[in-house]
Amino acid sequence: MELVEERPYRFRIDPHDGMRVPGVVFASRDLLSDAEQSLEQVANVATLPGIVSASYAMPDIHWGYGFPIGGVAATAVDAGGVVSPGGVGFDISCGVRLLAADCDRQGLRGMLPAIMDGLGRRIPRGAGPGGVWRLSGQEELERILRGGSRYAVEQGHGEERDLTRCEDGGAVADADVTQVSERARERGLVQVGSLGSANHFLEVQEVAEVYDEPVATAFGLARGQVCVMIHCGSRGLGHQICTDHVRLMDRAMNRYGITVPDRQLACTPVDSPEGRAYLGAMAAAANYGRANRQLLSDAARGVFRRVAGVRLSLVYDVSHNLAKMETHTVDGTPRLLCVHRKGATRAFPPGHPELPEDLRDFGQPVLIPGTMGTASYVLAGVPVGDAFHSACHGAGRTLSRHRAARTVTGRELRARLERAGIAVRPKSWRGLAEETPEAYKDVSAVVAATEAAGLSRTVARLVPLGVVKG
DNA sequence: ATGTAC
Repeated sequence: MELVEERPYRFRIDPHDGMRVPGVVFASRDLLSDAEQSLEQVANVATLPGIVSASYAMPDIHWGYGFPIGGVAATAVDAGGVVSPGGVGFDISCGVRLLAADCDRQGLRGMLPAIMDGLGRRIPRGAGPGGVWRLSGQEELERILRGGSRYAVEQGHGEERDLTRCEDGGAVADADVTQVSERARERGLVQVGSLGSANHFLEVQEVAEVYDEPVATAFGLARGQVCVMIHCGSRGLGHQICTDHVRLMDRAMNRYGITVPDRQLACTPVDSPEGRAYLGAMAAAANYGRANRQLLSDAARGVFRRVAGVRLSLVYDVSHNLAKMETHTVDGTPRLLCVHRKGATRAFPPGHPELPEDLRDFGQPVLIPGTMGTASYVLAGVPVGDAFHSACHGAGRTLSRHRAARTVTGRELRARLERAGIAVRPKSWRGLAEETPEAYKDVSAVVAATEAAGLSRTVARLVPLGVVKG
């Protein structure tokens, strides 16, 4: 794949083989050293009907189902633009939530082990069923699919600020529960309030460094402060919805005269029965994901309150696997776009009307979870931005799970982390080993590239004190 | 990511 360096941290793939727009990759050569397959995917995405501006990739790009993870693609609804489940990913509404404690590390004194033990007992994790919330039945599940974290808060599992500081106020209105299959519902019923496995986690962190004092203060963050970061998604429900609708679109594509270079790019027009069906089901999964993170927050709050008398306030909650209808100016004209962000975080600029009032002057918090045992970052959306106001979403995997697990055993890794002062409460040794830091790019380099490319500005760096893993 | 396969 030929990359033209337009300027530092911005590369272009010129249109070829049916690409309707160029590819644009924000990264350093170093970060792209093993990216040939995923760059191929960037080019494939550029062939989709209705795509505008470019097929974008963030610095943490790596290979994914159809679309690369770290990909951003927007299609114009009035130009037959398509929506593709592969552009969102299997874990619909996977995202990150950051809570700030009303104490610093010293304030916890010797209570961290007890907090970690409490979280270890209280936070459901790993594959399969099990969540903190036992639902009364399908009707209550539907209330979650429609109401997201708003419903969870109404039921007493949170506070008003949890909604104002959550993307979309905690819920989107366009969920269509009739497009969520029986199987997806069955899986979803028993997993509300659970982390899942793989790279999902709940971490107790400390703000190690503040790079932008005024913005950090507005976000509610200060050096030394204890935080809780939750990274998880919509579990089996989102996975099943993706599976169901990929199949439907794969069968329907012909009828719309759409051909794609890879079947995993299955798509139909946004403005088609299949497109609307997917977007309605996806919105339901988005609400489920927010409710999931809300209930885990509630559970973590209970542990912090009981063990240490500490309060946790929501800084922000943002998804990095979602397609959203947004209006953006393309070639001087405002257009309604379906913006796919897959492993990419929305990063609205200062002044954006959808930001909560107390954050509006500062830009949207962009939450970047790091690799286990390394740093995580908080960034902020910038006035100009790029890629429809998007940023990276994490470190980006480089080793397969299998290869990662061959480099270290879970027990060895836990001992290493504990020696570094990081408490670990794993569910499975194998799962822990698969998440070893060596399997990922350096999140600091990814964040530096994101800032240097002009996608966001760095606000704070957080380091783990304890990690709860699936 | 995922009851790590239809």
